[in-house]
Amino acid sequence: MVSIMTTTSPQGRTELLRPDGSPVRVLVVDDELSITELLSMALRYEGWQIRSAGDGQGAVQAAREFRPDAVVLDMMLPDMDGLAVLGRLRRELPDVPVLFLTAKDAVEDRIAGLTAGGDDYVTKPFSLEEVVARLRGLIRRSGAADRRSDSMLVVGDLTLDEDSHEVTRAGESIHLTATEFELLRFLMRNPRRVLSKAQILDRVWSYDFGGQANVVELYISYLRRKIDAGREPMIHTRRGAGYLIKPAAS
Amino acid sequence: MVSIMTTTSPQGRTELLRPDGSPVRVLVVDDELSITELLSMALRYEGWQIRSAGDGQGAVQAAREFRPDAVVLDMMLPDMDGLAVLGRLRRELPDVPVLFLTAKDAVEDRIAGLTAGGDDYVTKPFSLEEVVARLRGLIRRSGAADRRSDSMLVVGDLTLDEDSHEVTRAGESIHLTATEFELLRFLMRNPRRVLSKAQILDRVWSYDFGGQANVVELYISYLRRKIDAGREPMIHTRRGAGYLIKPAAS
DNA sequence: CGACAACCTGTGATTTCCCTGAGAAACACA
DNA sequence: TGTGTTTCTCAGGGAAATCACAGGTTGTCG
Repeated sequence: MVSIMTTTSPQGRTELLRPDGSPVRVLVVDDELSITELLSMALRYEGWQIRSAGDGQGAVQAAREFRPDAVVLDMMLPDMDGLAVLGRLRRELPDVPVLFLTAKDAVEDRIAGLTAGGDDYVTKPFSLEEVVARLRGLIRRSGAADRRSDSMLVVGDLTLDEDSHEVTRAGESIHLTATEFELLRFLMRNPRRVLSKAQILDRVWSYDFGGQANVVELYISYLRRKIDAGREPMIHTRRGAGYLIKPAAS
Repeated sequence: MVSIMTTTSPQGRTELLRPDGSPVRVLVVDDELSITELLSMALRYEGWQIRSAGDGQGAVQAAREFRPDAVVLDMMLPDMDGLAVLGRLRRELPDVPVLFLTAKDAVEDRIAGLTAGGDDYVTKPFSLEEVVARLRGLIRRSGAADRRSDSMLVVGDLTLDEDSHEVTRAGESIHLTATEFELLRFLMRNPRRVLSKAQILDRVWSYDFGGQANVVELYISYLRRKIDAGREPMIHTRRGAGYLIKPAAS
C-alpha cells in the first residue's frame, strides 16, 4: 500500500501527493470518449496524472502498467460486465479504491456490495465537483495509517465539513441545500480565485445541464443570503469575470 | 492464544489490533469468487488483513502459512465437506474462532453443535454489517480475559451494545427489530457522517436484496419513532445526500 | 450623463425527494 | 396449524429544492 501525503500550496489549495512527491495517479475507465475526456481534463486540473481506458481489457492492462492510486470505473462496458472488470482489477490492485459510475436508474438495482470496500460511486449524469470530491475522499482514506479526518475546508471564519455536510460561519451553523453546498464547496476549494460562471456551471452542475446560465447568479444570491447575511461579505463579484470567495478580513 | 487490543483512530473508529500493533488477520474460505471478494473488500476496510481460499485444500494450507486470528468458512465447499475442513483447520489452529456461512435452509442442529465452542454462524445471504459485527465479536472474545466492554457504541445519550443487542436512550431501554438494530448500528458506527441511502442499503441489507430503495426511508422512519420520539432528534435527513446521526446537543 | 450590459433577486411553477399509513407476504414460535 | 411479529411494497400527501422568468439595480464606458 502506498501512503499519500497532503501539502498546501501558496494558494491555500490542498494537494494530494505520493510520498516521493510525485503526483497521484488515477485510471479512468469508460467507453464513451466524451466522458473519459471530460474526466481526464477535470482530474488533470487537480494536478493528478491520468490514464484512460475504453474497455475492460484495456483497463486491466493499464492497471498493470500504470499502477494507479485510484480507479474511476463505468459499470457499463462493452466487452465485459462491470463486476468482472472489478474482479480483475482487484487482482492487480488489491488495495486501490474504486469510484463507480452508474446510470441513475441502476442504483436501486445492483449496487449491492459495491461500496463495501470503502469504495464509492456516483450516478450519471454527475457533476465534476462531485467526482473530484469523492475521489479525493477515497484517495485520502486509502492513504492508510495517516487517516486524518481532514475533510474540513476552511476560509476565514467559514468552515465546511465534507463528511457531515456541516457549514458554519463564525461558529454559527448554516443549513444549505445540496446544490448550494456543492457551489460553496467549489468556491472554498478555490479561495481568492475568480471563477467564471461558465466554470461554475461546468463543475457544479451535471454535465448534461441544459438550463439557463443565470442559475449561477441565483445560487450565488442564495449563498449570500445565508453566509454573508448581515456580516462582512466573503463572496465577491468581479463584474465581467466571475465570482470569488475570500476571508472577510482583507 | 494471541491477545487482541483495540485502539481508536482519529475518526473515532475503533480498530482491533494484535498486541504487537499489527492488524488482525482473517482467512476467508468460500468457493464463490464473488463472495470472497465481497467479504475481502469489506473486511479490509475494517483495517484487517485478509487472505482467501476457494476450497478445503487451500484453506488448510493458508491456515498453516497465514496463521489467521479468525476464519470465515463456507460450509459448502466443492472438494470436501465443511466438517472435514473444520477438523483439519482445528488441527492447525486450535484456538482460532470460526464464523460459519450456511445456506438458510441448512440443517440448523448441526450448526448448533458446532457453535457451542464459542464459534458463530450467519446464513446466506448475509449483510456485511452482520458479518463484520460477528467477526469483531469472535475476535474480541477469543482475545482472552481482557473482555473490555468495547462492544458498546455510544452517541450522545444513545447507547447500543453489540453483544447483548441492548439499546437505550437516556437510560431508557428500547426494543428494536433485527433490521432496525443493524441500521442503527451502522449509523452509530459512523456518527456525524452523511450516509447515502445506497451506502446504507449496501451494508445493512443482504447482498442479494433486490427491492425498493425506499425501505431505507421506511426503517429510518421506524427508528425515529422509537429513538427520537418526543425527544431532541438525533437522526437527521440531509435532503439529496442521505442521513446522519449525531448527539442531540449540537 | 446617458445607454447598455451585467448582475441581482422576488415570484411562482414544476419537479424531486422524503415521509408514513395501510396492508400483503414472509417468518418465528408455540 | 395458528397467532403475533417483522419485513417490505405501494401509493398518496406534503414539503423542499430547483429553476425559468422578468423587472429592478448597479456598474461601465463612450
